[in-house]
Amino acid sequence: MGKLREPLDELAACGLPSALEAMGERWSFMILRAAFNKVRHFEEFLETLGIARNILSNRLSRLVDHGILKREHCADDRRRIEYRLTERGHDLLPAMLALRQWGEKWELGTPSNPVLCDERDGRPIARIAIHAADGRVLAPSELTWRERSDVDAMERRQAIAAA
Amino acid sequence: MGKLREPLDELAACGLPSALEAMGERWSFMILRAAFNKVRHFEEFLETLGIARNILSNRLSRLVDHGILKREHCADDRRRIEYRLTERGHDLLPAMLALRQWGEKWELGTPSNPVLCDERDGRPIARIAIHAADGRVLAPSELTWRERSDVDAMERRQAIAAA
DNA sequence: CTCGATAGGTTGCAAGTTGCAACTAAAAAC
DNA sequence: GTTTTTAGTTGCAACTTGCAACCTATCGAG
Repeated sequence: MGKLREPLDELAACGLPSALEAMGERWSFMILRAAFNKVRHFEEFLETLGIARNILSNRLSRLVDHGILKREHCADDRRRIEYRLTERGHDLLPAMLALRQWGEKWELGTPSNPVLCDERDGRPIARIAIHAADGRVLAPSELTWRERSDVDAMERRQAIAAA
Repeated sequence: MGKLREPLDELAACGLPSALEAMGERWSFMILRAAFNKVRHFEEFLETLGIARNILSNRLSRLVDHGILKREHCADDRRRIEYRLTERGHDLLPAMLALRQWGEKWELGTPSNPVLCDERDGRPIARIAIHAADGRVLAPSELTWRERSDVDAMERRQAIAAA
């Protein structure tokens, strides 16, 4: 994997710290996982996860603040609040699956249950991997870090050449 | 996305908690990111990340304990210790990229620097996505959770039919 | 319309974790 | 052998976590 040692001030402009701002707390991924499993209500999260009430309350608010979950009062019973994944929240699925698959492979040693499958043929999804623009799966040795400005310049040149 | 509400006792057998055991701390992903950026030494992590010494010490030990980093004394200067990614550690790259891409898309609004590229053509990698066994990218609506026992039974039936 | 149960919190307090600064130990450089 | 560099450890204050008890709004039964 390529050259390039990133300068210090660039660290701040990385998407990872921003993502961790929202999801870096220890319970956040477990709450998200439950949400993907169609857990919707406070007491239900509480029971499923075995988390403390105050922490759950705090984390749910945080996830709502970051737009990952939305809070909705049920029409039929206004005591009940539904927490549902937003589009932003749904978009965290690949990250969660990649983490889960890593845990299965390296810590658990066995695929866990249930399995996320392709609706069309019922077969389990492929492992989350790194793909090239053309769809090839890339091994670590086929990867290189480049400056965005260089990449942009290259793409502009190619666009002109193609025209 | 499919039916199926997972029973309580299955939660423990999920790869996600195991992965979070290793990577759930707030600094762990940032340390990993630095390691992918070829940061190797204690003082270097310290400076790059702006983390406290004791926390860094603790987290590095933790990552070593979980087999994500390995600790090696330099041959030429035996004060120096090199922290390097193991295979296990390298295998966390998809999870880290997925998280980073999410942060770029939803929190930052702009791709960050540097960009991970395909060595062959220099173009940026594709977004981390969920793929079917045959390689198609799957949208959330094309996904369904299934019991592993059902999936296994189906695959056995198909293997027999194909023979 | 009151009563008990239910849903989703908040508060108080003990224990654990984080972060800063100062100190240490071991190897290298001079 | 004194000083510097590297990779820690220790002490202490501030913040976070987790448990149990309490609070508030709504529901449903009588």
